[in-house]
Amino acid sequence: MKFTEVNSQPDYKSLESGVLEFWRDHKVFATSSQKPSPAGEFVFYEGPPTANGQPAMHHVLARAFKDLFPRFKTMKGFHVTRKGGWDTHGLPVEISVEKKMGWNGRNHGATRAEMEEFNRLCRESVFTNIKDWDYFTERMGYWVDLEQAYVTFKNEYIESVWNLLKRLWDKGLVQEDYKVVPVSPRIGSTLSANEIADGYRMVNDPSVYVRFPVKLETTPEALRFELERQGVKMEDLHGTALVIWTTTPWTLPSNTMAAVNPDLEYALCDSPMGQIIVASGAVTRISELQKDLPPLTVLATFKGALMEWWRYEQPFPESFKELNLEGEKHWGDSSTPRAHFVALADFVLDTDGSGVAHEAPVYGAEDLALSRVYNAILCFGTNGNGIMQVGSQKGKFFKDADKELTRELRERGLLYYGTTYHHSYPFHDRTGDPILYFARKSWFVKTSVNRDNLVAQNDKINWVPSHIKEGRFGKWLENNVDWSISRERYWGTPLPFWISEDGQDKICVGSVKELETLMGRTLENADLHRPYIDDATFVKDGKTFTRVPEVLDVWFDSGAMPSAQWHLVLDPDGVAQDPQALENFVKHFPADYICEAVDQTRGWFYSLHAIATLLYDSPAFKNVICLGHVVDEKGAKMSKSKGNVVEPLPAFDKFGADTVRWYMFTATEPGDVKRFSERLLLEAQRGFVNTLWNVYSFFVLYANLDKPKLEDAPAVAERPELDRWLLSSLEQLKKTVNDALEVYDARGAGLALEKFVESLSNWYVRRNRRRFWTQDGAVDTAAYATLHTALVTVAKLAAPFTPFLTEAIYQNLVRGVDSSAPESVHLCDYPEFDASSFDAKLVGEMDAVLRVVDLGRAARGQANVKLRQPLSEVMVRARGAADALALEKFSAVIAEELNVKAVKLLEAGTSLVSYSLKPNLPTLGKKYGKNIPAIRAALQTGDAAAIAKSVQLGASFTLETSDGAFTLEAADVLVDAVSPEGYAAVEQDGFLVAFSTTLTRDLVLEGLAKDLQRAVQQARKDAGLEVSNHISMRAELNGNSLEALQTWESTILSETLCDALEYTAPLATDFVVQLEDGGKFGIARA
RNA sequence: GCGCGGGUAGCUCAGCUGGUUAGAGCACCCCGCUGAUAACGGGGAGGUCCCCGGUUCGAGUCCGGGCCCGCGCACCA
Repeated sequence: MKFTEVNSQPDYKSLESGVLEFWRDHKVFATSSQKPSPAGEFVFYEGPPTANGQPAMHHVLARAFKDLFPRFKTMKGFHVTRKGGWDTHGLPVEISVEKKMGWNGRNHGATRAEMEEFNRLCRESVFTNIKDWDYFTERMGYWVDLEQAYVTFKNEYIESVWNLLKRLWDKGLVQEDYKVVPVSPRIGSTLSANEIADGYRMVNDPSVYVRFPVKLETTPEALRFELERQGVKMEDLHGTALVIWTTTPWTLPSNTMAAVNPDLEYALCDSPMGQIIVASGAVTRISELQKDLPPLTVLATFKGALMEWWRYEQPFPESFKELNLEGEKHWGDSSTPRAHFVALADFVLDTDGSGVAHEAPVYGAEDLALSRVYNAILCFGTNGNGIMQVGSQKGKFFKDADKELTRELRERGLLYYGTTYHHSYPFHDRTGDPILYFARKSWFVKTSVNRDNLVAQNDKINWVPSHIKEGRFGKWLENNVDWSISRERYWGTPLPFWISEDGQDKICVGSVKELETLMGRTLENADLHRPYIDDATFVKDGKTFTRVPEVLDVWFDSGAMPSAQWHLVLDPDGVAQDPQALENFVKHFPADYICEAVDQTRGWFYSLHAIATLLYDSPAFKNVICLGHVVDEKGAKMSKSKGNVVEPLPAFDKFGADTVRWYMFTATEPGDVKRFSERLLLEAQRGFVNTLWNVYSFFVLYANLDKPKLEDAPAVAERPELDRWLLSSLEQLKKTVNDALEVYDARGAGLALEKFVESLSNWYVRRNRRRFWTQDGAVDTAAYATLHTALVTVAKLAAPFTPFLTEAIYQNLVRGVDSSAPESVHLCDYPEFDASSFDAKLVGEMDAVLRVVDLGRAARGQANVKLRQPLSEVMVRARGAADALALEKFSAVIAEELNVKAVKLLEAGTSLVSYSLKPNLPTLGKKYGKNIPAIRAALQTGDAAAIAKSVQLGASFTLETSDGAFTLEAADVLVDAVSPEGYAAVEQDGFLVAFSTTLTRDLVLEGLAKDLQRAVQQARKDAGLEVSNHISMRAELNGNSLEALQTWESTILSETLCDALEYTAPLATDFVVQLEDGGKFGIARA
């Protein structure tokens, strides 16, 4: 049996490229998805990235987690369909093409030819970086089927999306309504939120307080009653006005309501301009506007709620006449829209302005929502390009109308006070125009009527981290508003809505076949994108139908993937056009597992969830890992301008993709922000990857020398305790890792693996080193077999985490000697816990041994007695009887590890040990709460030795305290052994380890012999000898050193593979070492 | 403004339902060990557990208030 030699310092780049080549040549990924899957299907959805950009570190994070669980489940006997996907529509693509075409933010009013060119370029640019993505995907070891990937711009995908919309439409869940959107006025185009995010600037705007005179004859009864109760007579009131505050006088012609907060207190005041009504909280502020005039006098106060429906005179009533919006006429009919009355709204505050808000619903989202509640008229004082449509300023740009309108207000006696206001306002950075918030017709999916079900379906989902469920995602669902799905753009799934020329009839088309039937001809192979689809018109019932111009929100595209990735299309009768597609869909819905970063809560996570809830009354996924963002070492966002970006590919080459993956899994909890730097990667590499590799290379190095016959190894029960301990620990590891991965706890599993590998390397291998270099005599096959088992098992357990490293280990250790084994580690069964191989007692015992060895080393360190100096005995006091037995059993191990001749267990009462007593708070605190201080004091002053004795016997005893006598159980007291005088001793948690530091002459000689032996070993290394080379030696020593060598000659010779020793001066050809005491020796290869 | 998460050693992070002297890794210093390991072991130094108040025998942990950081949502009349 011969293993391929392994370099102890691996070159991860070439190692990983070798593994990739192996996977390619042997089609391992494909094989893994064809192997038997007794456990059934594990459903995974790939959240589609946009290939338009470059792969970055946050993609590594997401893909590491996306890869982990499918690999795990595959090894657990599941089949996992790992269909790739690409998100190809949307802003990133459009913006890059806009730049290319020099459109500079314009995406409205393109000619048909321009649109054709635009979409052609979009289609081309989508996969600009596809080669980088393909390489990146393979390089990091992400197994996903890119050949069968779904692509959102393909006709088949679009058709499936249409089909979903049609099914929502048929349920009455699609409707057209107004929506307030940010518009760049001159080009009339709708902007997305991130297009205006950077456009905020501080500007001076007008700040005007305007009188809205109320119609006293419409005063609500309750308010009239309240005023009279406070001594205000209605007949004394004349010209009373609400005072509103606005920074946008140009919206006043569009005013339809005045809003007050129902819970705030309002005040009727005498002012220099007659009686006014403002919020009580605003009275002082408004008085101070005009310091030279007398302050406001409050006549009466009342809740805002009392003013509901109070009517007032609009400052620019002519705008209503011009637009034929005679809201007054229908006042008595609550079913027709009305205007110019007081509405109640929680969002109105009294911290700014007057506490009365002027409402022009077409220019504000909240205002529009309020107008729906009150069924108020919509008055469009401007058009969508911000040009005034009414009044004296007709034809002017909205921002330019402020000054004149303010002057008119003053002339009409309606301006209470005017000044300017310094605040931030968004501008479109491409045109420099101020943003216009404007109500446009938009298409909605009525998600809000299903709000309760959205919440109920979410309840079935397991979120990692769990707080997202009730927090970010749950709150978002509870506050759900209708989903606006239309976008005024070109490159997207066209909305499949056709409208008749008179606007009366609307048809949603659910498939290409349906459209062809309506048109009475085939579409051939037409592209379903604009502008071609806009040509598709048809006549029905004598009316011509044309498509609405908008395209679909890209999030709907990605949320449609459960059915669209299979090109599922149902006919109106509910029958699938392709039964295979239906079968695929049913088999893969809902997902068992998805994973993306936290920004997808309102993106993909939501769109999947909303569509699944509305159409299938089911969640779309059962488990989801919601990842935190990747930032730099200091917690700052990575950005090119800061120069703190860690690029994935160079990091893969420098540290290995496995190291990067390992870091992603174990550095922090997945939901936390992930700090990232080369320094942190190096830590991850040293902590796990290198350690595992070093144990592996150690094994291969010696196995190739000893050539053990692993199949002849003794049965586990016959192997030494340390072997059985390691195998039991391994069993425990299997359980921990399996349990953690079953609940999607990647970090818990990873940390357990790391801890095991650490103890494998620094305890098992170190303890057993000499078992691996038996010369001449029998090869210790038990040791080799045990280490082999441990390495192979760890390789399998870690395979989903670090697929390259583990593959390399597996190929050499398993496939190298057993060609009947599965071809790849990734085709193996995942190791499962086997209770019959697990010895919990042994694991516990070894814990005690490890503790004592640690303490012993600490004691030697404190007494400054180096470990190479043998000592006669170590005295140990165990924490309890079980531990004492364990220490006795492993006394040889302890003796060797601590370099002592004997281990002596100390009994209670030994003069070497005194005791200190402490209350065991978790048990005692519950029983005697308030008496703890008294008990603590009594324990300190009581007879420690006697109490320690009862505790050791497990007996209860009575303790006299200042609070009286208490009966304490043995478990209520913690007994610590205190370091005795004159010994090197260390004590912790009930364990005590002490050395007598007295040295006999024999011990001194033995110590010197060890020093010599060590010097020879170092000389061998310095002389460049192989570990298996034999040597001859000439020593010219004096005094103690000479005696030590003579006394320990045979040991030293055999330890250093020295065949011949002469007590003479070294030869000229020898490798010579000069000792501190004046002696010297020389060695040469035998 | 609201919501979610976070604030523990120089750095990256653990600290379960309150409980003994608050831990680990990295980095630093000293000592040791090394016939696999650019490793490893021991010790040292390094902490106002963000701040204030409360509950409790006892608070890093629970409660109230505040500050700071990240993310999200809203608003900016």
